[in-house]
Amino acid sequence: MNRYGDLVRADLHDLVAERLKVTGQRYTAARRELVDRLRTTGQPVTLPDLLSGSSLAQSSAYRNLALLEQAGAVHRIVTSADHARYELAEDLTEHHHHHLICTSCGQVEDFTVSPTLERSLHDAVGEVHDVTGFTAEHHRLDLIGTCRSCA
Amino acid sequence: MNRYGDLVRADLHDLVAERLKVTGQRYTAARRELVDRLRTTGQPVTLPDLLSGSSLAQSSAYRNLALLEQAGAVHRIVTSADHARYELAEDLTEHHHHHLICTSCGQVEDFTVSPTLERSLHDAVGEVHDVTGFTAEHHRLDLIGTCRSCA
DNA sequence: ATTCGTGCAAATAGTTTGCAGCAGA
DNA sequence: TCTGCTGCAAACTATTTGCACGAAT
Repeated sequence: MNRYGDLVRADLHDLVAERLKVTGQRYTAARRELVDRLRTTGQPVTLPDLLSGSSLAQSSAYRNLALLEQAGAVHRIVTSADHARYELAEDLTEHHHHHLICTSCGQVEDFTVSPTLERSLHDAVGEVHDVTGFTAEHHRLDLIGTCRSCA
Repeated sequence: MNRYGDLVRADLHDLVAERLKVTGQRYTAARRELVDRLRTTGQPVTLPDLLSGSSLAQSSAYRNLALLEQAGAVHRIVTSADHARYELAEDLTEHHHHHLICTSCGQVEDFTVSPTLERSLHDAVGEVHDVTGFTAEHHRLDLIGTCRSCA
């Protein structure tokens, strides 16, 4: 059972369908497949990885992932590696997390920090707005380094 | 006076020259110009911005910035915007900071957080290694949202 | 019927690279 | 002089887009 195993299949699809509806999009079989694959993987994946063994066209995948991102169902992670990576939006997995980015192999792994630190981060976001006028929608904490396999 | 005004010109160049030497590279006029422009700007800039009004070839700029990054003198920031952005390595500016990334105009602005929060972040980095085997070289805290001008 | 999604192939664009001449140590 | 930097033009490649056909409502 993967890390998102506590999320019932039907619930996830319902949530995604709902969000797509808001942006005026259909929840097609291809999009369902992408969401299923993202859920099964449970970690940020590149598009080639996501499509391996699938008959979905690359262009459709890019288009659908972009739509899903606009609908707030998918999150796109850009690193200095060749490909961007995609994962389910964290409010769909009920799992707020951050990323460990390996500079050697490009892998991106999820991790969480203590509620206390998370709270401090949240507070910091508030302060920034007062000082700089910048309105933060969300924060991103990445650790850059070397993963266990590459060490 | 820009934010790095407390860094004497000669000092900066000496530091960069030293780091390039370690990686077996020369500190040429073109590279000096790039470093000067980065220091003057004081904020992460795209390559076109960095080169505006300069006669340096784009390819040379890309090459030199890559070398400077390998030497640890320059930091490259990748966002979902069209261009990557470059800034001086923070240990050259003696100014540890994070980024406010505007999703509307792509601008990247520097900001700092309280020493307490910074300390907590640092501690978290240590814990991650114990738990996941991931060796973090540094952390990155970005706030994603809308800047004052785009609000 | 009509709107929207899909696959294919072609275009786009930031970045990288090959190569020939030039400059610095 | 010899290594390596530079500019130019060409190559690369992840991603985007145009278009014609098929699917869903």
